Amino acid sequence: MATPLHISISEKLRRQIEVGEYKSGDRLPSEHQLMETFNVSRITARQAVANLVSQGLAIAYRGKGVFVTPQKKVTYSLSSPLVFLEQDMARQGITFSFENLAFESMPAAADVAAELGIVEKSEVYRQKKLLRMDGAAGAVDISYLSTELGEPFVPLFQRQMTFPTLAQNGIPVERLDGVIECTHADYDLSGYLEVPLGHALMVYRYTAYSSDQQPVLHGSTISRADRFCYSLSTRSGS
Amino acid sequence: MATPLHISISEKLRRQIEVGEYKSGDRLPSEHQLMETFNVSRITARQAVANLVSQGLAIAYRGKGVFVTPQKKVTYSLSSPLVFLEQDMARQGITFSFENLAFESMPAAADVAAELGIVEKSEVYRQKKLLRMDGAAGAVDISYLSTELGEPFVPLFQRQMTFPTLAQNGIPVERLDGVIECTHADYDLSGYLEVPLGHALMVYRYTAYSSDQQPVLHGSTISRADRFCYSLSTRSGS
DNA sequence: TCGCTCAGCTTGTTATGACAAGTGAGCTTA
DNA sequence: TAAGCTCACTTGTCATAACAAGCTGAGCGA
Repeated sequence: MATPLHISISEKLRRQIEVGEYKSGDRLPSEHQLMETFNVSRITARQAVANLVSQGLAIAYRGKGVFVTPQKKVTYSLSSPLVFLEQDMARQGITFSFENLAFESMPAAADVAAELGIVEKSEVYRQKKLLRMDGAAGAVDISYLSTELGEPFVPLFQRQMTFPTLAQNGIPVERLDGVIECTHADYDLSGYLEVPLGHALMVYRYTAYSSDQQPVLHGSTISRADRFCYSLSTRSGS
Repeated sequence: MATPLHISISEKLRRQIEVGEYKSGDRLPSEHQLMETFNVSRITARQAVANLVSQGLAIAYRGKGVFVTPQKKVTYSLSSPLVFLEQDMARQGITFSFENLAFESMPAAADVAAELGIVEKSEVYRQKKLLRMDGAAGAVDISYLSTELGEPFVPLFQRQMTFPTLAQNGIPVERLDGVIECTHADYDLSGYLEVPLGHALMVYRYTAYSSDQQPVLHGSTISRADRFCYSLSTRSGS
């Protein structure tokens, strides 16, 4: 046998999940059951389960068992900054809610100041919010706005609980630049987003510019890769 | 101690990596050294290392040791389908090469046929290529083109080894729709892209439309999340 | 000097054993 | 009946032990 035992076991379970033998939310065999079924030690059975968890296919709860990960994904459209996330999600049949985690004013860090085109340590508002999808954590958004901006930016920013740009609230935003990347959950984020350590997360780091080409808002959305994806459409026409 | 030993150890190492005590490519202490330093069993030391690997911070090589993951990322611009990946990468100081993994004609699967607007099981060309960045695997791209398309599409598709759209080769592409999502590496892909099982991967699934709004090319680029990110810019102007 | 072998390092796989801690069902008790 | 407790089952943490397999360099022999 070239392939390790724990790989054969996890691959077999993975196929069963893909075929539908175990459906979304189903409970997988316990470690003890795997030990008996495949006649292996608990370490090997645990390793097989760990493989599935690291692939995002399952999630383990102490005292309860191991369950197949629910798959429902939200597609968030970046094609136009005028589309509301709320509309996207309602159309996709997912209920959602926002939770305000923090709102404060603070001196801008170097990277935030650079993005907003202001002097380092200038005062900025910082808003941190949690998006829940069907009750479960889906994404965390942290955004910054200079306190020097007047109407209509500041009051709207203080009120707004949506995602992720001011353009969605009728604020005149001309351009929205962004970078999408992907990381692994560290110990802190894994607790926040209710995912195992190392789970794939998407990071959307954006900066919104007003009609006079001045940066207005900067922030990043950290979302669970198993619940979020971004769609976009570009045209080559000038 | 509420936090497990293996978490304390991996978190300590993570901080040392972030501070720069261990730099990109440096070798981390071996399991045996960790056992002595922290006075723990090999299981605990291994678990600590596994935590770092699952977070994408380190990678282990049998017989050699555990090394801090190189961090260099390529930013690929999706703002305009006219930008060449080659230019992006050259500007970012990364050498690259393409490797043709497969080129064949085959009946179209249901999802491919739907994207290309053709009948299921129509004949399509399938091209699979590997992108190497500084010698190491970076991404795999699989793209489909209907064999019924004539000039200039087919001959250019057969020749082209670039990434990921025909627009980059002077073929008239009017619109490029895409979805970016993120998954974990399964056993196969982890071997292909030289990453540990469960490593975060970005998937860019795209469809290119010609000037008469007909779909021309469909494919997906599966890239290592530690080496790739996508940038985009959208305008709200009509 | 060149090339080969092998010892000694590394991580990978696997077994056995033990206790901790969370969950939930069922029983006991007020 | 209702509240609370116990117990069985679950995953999480951690130790000791052994062998497999990949890598590297020292040392030997040609």
